[in-house]
Amino acid sequence: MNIYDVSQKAGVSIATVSRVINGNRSVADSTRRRVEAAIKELGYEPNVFARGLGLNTMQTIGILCNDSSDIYIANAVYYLQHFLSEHHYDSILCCTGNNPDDFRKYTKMILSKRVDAVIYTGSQFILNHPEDHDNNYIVDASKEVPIFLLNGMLEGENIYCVVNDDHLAVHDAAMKLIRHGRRHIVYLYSGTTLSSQNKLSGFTDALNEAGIPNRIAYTHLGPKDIYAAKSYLESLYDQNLPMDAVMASEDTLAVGAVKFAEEHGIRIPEDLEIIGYNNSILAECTEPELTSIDNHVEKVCRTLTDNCLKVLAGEDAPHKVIRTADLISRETTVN
Amino acid sequence: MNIYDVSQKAGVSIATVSRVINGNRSVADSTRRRVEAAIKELGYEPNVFARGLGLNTMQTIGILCNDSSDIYIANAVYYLQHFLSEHHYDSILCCTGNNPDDFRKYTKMILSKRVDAVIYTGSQFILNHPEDHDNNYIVDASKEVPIFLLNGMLEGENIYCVVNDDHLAVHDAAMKLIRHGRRHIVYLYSGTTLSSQNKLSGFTDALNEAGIPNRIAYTHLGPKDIYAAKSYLESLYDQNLPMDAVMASEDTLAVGAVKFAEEHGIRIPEDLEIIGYNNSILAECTEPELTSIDNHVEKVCRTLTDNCLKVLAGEDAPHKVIRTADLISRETTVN
DNA sequence: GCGCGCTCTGTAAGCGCTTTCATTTGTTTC
DNA sequence: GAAACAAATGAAAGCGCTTACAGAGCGCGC
Repeated sequence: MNIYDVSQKAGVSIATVSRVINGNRSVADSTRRRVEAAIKELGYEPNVFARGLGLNTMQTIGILCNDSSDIYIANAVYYLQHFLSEHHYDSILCCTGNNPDDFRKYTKMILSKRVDAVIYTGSQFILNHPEDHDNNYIVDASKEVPIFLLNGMLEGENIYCVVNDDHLAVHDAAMKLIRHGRRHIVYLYSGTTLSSQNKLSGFTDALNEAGIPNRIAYTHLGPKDIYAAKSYLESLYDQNLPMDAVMASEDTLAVGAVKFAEEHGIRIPEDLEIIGYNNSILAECTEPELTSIDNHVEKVCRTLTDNCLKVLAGEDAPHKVIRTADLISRETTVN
Repeated sequence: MNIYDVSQKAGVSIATVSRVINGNRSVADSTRRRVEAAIKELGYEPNVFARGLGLNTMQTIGILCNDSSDIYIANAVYYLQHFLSEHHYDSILCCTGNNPDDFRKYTKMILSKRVDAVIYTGSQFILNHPEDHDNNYIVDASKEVPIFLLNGMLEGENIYCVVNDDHLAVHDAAMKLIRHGRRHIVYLYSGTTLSSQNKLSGFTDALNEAGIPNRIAYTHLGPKDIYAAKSYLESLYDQNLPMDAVMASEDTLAVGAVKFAEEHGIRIPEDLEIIGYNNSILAECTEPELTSIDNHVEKVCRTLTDNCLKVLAGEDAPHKVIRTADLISRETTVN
């Protein structure tokens, strides 16, 4: 069944049917109603391919990430897809997996599907790409369709970013620990993203401002390395290095810190305060429950999709939105 | 740039270019090489719409779930997408969110995109659908494209299922608890899926076989209700009902059980054994760490996508694959 | 009454590809 | 060497839609 059948049923030409479908206003009301009735009666659905060929759009948006099974990203993907679908956009999901160097390849793949926009989330690729350190491929892609970055920053005419002020959030959290008298704070560091860089600098800046000697230690872990985080702390402990607080760039790593403390009879939060990041479900699973920084995935995604829909509708949207993250106090910090 | 440009460059007709692209064998080697060179030099990518119009396929598969942010589903979605992309199939993700009654609507939506197959995962919809209790819409959909169910069972010519033997896994785990002398086992029950039904019946069957009087209690919770699970156990506790083990249909609920025990000074596993389900990252976050049933998401997804690719290639595939799940012993059970 | 501009509708030309069918060329076979 | 066949290629007809363009019908002012 195709547009022709509908036109026959309604007694009009296919052009008129097409106009009705596309909301073209130059159709008489009576005709419109007749066509709509025919469409409904026949249960007609336009063929997306033919439609795409004509309009060169398929109401589809590409979502690119490296690991959609990461709790944070999974949430982001869920909200992005959900909000977009409210406006009848479908989402093509594309995960590069453990090989972030594939971002260029996947970008090309997803563009070849003629998506109307691409959303990069996780932004694992924004920094430290040996082969592509200036993210050329994103800039290239932005020549074809608008690009949206979740927690990434890139300047460009057709690039729109929504970021959390990770620097500020970590800075303030560190300050809080410092006000509590903590002087030997370990920062557990994961990722190679802009976001993780910002978190780290928020941390070091706070320590510098407070004039705390550079006794901090930080390490470089994977985002899911609970046990590596724990071992790392143990190695510090074995060296008898003082330690009275731990900040982590991911809740997973903070979980490792909790495990470390429990195993060594270190009291939380009296002897060791711990702060995680993401305020994920993990923060509620430990005992004591984790204090964690919440970057409001849902709202961030809403902002991003709002921008995206605006741009696709031909309206303006801000190229850069910065949102604040909040510290959610639970049991691993004092107060 | 289009197929015509390539044909000009290679000095052949567009038909020949098309044949090269589609791997049609009746092209002379020398011609093929010439065309391939032209394609490469021009960086040509076929237009998917035009291609779709001709072939009526877009190498795209729809993945339908209710909540892709659920840890288990997020993992499944990740693997499904990843495995499919290895074979150049893209994935359109579609989440119904909290309204499982929308499954019909979303199914229609996704079919209108002319996907080559639909994968239902999570299968929250397989049972207890007031309006659609016999899953007609899936059967209907299977008339258009092959349907694949992850942890769902439905008979149909064009329907292919991969399920875990949840019944067996829970049954055996319950037996283990019974062998440990547990007689007052609480089952924390979530979901309305086939899967959750099977888990429950595995549990009750085990108790019946062991001749344990029907002193069990189970409740109906949401899959993320850590605190509801905890409160529920507390209510039993307050009633002085005996309880020496807890089994949960989700790790989240088992986490609630751990919290309950810790808060009331109940020793794990001596006084209370706890078994979760999914063997998710949550199982490693608690202290003590959770014993949990692992249903091998990755392998299950591999099996499903293998079947899917076979069917799409016109080959046969089993309509029903049953896989076994394994108990991963950690610290919340004896041994 | 005529021309003008407006609204509504139809005709037909694409969009970029696949594929049938016909044609050409080369290879056997007797 | 002619007939029969196979292999390689091109011309052209779609696929189902959008849309530029043209035309029909109508009301209006002069």
